[in-house]
Amino acid sequence: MTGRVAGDQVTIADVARHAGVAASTVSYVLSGKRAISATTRGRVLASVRALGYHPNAGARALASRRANVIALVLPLRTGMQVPVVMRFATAVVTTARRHDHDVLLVTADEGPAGLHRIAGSALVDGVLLMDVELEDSRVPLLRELALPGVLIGHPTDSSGLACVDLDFRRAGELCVEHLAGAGHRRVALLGAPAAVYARGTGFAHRTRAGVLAAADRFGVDAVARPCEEGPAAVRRDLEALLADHPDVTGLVVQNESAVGPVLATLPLLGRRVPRDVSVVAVCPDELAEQSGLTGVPVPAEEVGRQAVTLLMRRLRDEPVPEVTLLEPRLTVRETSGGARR
Amino acid sequence: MTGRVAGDQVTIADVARHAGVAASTVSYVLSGKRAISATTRGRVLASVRALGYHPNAGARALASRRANVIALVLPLRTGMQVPVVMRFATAVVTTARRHDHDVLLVTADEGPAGLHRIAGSALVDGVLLMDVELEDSRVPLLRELALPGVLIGHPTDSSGLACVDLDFRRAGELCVEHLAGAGHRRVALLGAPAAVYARGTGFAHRTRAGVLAAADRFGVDAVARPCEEGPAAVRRDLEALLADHPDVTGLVVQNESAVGPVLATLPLLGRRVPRDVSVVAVCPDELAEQSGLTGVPVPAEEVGRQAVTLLMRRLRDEPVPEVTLLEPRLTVRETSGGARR
DNA sequence: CACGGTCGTCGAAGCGCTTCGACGCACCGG
DNA sequence: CCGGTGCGTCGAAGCGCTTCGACGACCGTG
Repeated sequence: MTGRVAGDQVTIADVARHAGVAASTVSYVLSGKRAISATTRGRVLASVRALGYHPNAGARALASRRANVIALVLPLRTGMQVPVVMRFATAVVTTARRHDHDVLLVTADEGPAGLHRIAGSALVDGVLLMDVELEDSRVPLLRELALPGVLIGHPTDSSGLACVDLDFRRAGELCVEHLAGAGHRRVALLGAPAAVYARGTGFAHRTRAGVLAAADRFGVDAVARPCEEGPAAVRRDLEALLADHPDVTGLVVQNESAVGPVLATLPLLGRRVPRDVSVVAVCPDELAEQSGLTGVPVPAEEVGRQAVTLLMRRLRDEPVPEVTLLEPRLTVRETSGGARR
Repeated sequence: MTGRVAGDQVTIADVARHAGVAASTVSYVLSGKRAISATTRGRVLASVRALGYHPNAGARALASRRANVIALVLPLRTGMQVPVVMRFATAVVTTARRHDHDVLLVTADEGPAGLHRIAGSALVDGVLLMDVELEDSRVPLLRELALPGVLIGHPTDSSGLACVDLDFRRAGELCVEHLAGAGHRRVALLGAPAAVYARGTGFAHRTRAGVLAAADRFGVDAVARPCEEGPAAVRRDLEALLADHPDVTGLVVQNESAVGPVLATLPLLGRRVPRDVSVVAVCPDELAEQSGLTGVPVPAEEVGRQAVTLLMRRLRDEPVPEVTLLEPRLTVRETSGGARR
């Protein structure tokens, strides 16, 4: 019987009556918190299905002090890598559902007050914080509120928290290692928009650090530049870069929206890819594949899954590692090759 | 006092004690459902602030039979216009918050069962359905569940529902009117991916219909083609189109991810924009601005705001119009001009 | 055979809030 | 001066669920 009409809510008492047991027994069948005989369990479950029973979320939350809802705090600021965020969000929802939790969407523009509200009203059991900055004001708040939380990205001080992130530093290193290994002696990072660095966003800073460190290690010249969004801006920034450093033969791009324009612009500037310039990107796998890009994919799904899993552990008061860094892997495709002599 | 620690929840009883009134009085102050003297109200509000009181969401939902949460059902299928969805989502969250509601993120892959669950458990008071297809299986379900809902996009049969959408048909017409007015006699629509048409997604079908109807009306030749995602695919589809119809001088693009590649590819095919070919797009404003595109912006924020507002009305049992179509407007920028003679 | 120990079930007590009816009080008109 | 009428406040009764302690029934053991 699929067609239950809302309004005439089926309650646990209805199920109990239908199955000829006490309401508490129904509860125990559903939660598994006490042993119930197979026959009783069978009868109860049959009644549940027959009546189309769904526990009332509010009542359950009130009585059990668990809402079975987690909050996903999305930034939605300028310079965001929208498709990455989206894939991440779906992974979070899917994984949370698998743990019998729902996801409340919170935008960062409510700011710290939003966290207070959510914590105070017991709307959610825990929080997933995205786009964490190196010095993020929400982080101490999270600690203070004693609200179980998992961060995507990691702040400078991650003590007492749980963070998940791609190891962007290593990703930056990988890109340069690849280029250096192919004989490139002068490389450049075309990074995130300047505003993103200014905010102190971890992934941007860490990638840059990785690029520069690896360049240093390999004795390669490296220059790092921010890059704004939009085809025209990308083109301008790229032209400026190549004007200032005409002998760059390896380009690391970490700006999803710049990838297309960069590949489109290089030929116009007289540089063929990969003959004259090799391009390596840190961007969603999808995009890289479409454009035949060599690069390090950002595993949005994997991060989302891990984040939820960690949060669920915290909700069960299990110990979780403070920092979980995913190992980046570089995929070689068509946009990179040996350096021109 | 901002720093309240979760765990020692402040209850309405605490506030009542602190203010020297009954709990019910506090409730009435907060809800405004009964007259309360100014002095009492003042004292209560002061106590609320002093204690950092936030009503327990579960208890409130249980007692009032309103969760103050709405569900946003996102599709997240292939061929989605991700940034549009995102901007839409933020507008929804922001507007909902303004009406004192939170937003639960539900992905369509839970399917109709998800709606059943959500309705049955009284988790949410209403539903926003995105990416509605012409014959959408969720629509009859919504009617049957008597779950207040607002659709983004509109199905063939919208009776008894509330829909909000940009008038895509009109948008398609506007594009062709603009081109025809500039003297173009042969135009083409480079549309959404084939899968989107196959699903019967309203906006794609309606735009195409508008383009073809206006072309007919103006005595202009028109051809409509789907267009897959990814730079390589776009390039292929565009080349094929121009090979089959070399005399097309006006191009309508309705595929966010195709805009960049189209503009990049046309010069390579020996067509300058707008000298040889005019390009008009139906896409997010942001993108159009960045690329100097003439086109009809998709007002994601406006749709989101309207949708929430309508849903709030429905929750208050106020009558709402069955279909709300937003009037599209065409913005002329640099990619369109007079037809070459 | 009496005893303690499980196992399976039940009843009742809340969880924190809203809401309904009742009540006390001041103020009005007759 | 008294009864009616609002107004402002209070107390109590749930909302539907979980959970705790209790209680038979049944088992094995000394």
